[in-house]
Amino acid sequence: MARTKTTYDVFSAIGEPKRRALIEKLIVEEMSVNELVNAMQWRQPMVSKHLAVLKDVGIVTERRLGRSRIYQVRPEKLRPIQEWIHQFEKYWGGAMDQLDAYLEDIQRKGDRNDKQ
Amino acid sequence: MARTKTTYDVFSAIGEPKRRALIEKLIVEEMSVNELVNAMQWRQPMVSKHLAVLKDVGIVTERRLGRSRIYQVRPEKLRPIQEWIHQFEKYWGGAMDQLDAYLEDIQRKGDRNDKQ
DNA sequence: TACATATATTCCTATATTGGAATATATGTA
DNA sequence: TACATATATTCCAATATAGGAATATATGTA
Repeated sequence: MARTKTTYDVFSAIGEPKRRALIEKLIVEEMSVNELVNAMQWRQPMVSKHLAVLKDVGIVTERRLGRSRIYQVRPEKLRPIQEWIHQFEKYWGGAMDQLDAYLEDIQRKGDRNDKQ
Repeated sequence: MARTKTTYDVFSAIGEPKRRALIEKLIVEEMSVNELVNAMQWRQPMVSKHLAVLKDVGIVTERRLGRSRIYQVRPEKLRPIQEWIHQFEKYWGGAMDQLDAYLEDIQRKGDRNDKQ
C-alpha cells in the first residue's frame, strides 16, 4: 500500500508547508489565484493544485468573480487539529518555557538543513 | 521534485493517522515496542518504522530496558502545531458551535469512506 | 556457547505525490 | 467572432512513502 493521500483528511492536507503558507495568506484576506501567484511567487498551476487539495478537504472554498476565482479559508475546518493537539497541552508548560521552545525550534531548523 | 519527506517536520510526521494513534497511546504511558504491537494489533516492523519517523522529528524518545526499548512522547515537540493553529482560533467560536463541529466531523468521516 | 526474545533494518511492490511544461476550459472584451 | 485573460487540468519525471516479508542485530538466559 502507498502513503496516505493528501486529501485523506485535514492533517494530511496541511502536511505540505506550501499549503500551510497558502492558508496563512488567505486567512488575512481572501484572494484570487492570480493574487496568490504574485504574493507567493509560485507558478500558477502550482497554486491551483495546492488550492485544489485544500478545497477537497474543505479548508478553503472558492467564489467566482468574473474570470477570477476568489479563495477564502474556512478556519473552522482546522478545528480538528486544535482539538487533537489540545489533549497534549497540559503536558507542556512546566517542563519547558517559551524561550526553550523557541531555541529548540531554531535548532531543529538547523538540523533539517543539514539533512536536507 | 517529489513530495515532502515525512521527517521534514512535525507537521509532516503527524500526517499519517497511524502515527497519531501511536502518539495518543504513548501519551498515556510509555510503552515498549512489543506492548505497542499488542495494543495496536499491527505487525512489529510497522510499529518500529512509524516510531522511527516520530523519533526522527523528536516527538518520541526511546530508552533501553533489557532487550526492550521503551518509547515515550515529548509533548512539547507538538507545540509548533499548537502555535500554528492558534492564529486561527479567533475565527471560529461565533460562527459554529461545538455541536456543529461534531456533526461536520461525522459527515466528513462518511465522505472519506465513500471516497476511499 | 547455544538459543530465545525484542527490535531494527533491508528489500520489494504499488502508489501518490510535487513540480514543470503544455494544454484545455471558461469568461470577459474589442 | 476573434482574442486575451484567468484558472484548471493533463502529462511527465523523480521520489518517498506504507506495508509485507525476510533478515539482521542486540541482549538476556539456560
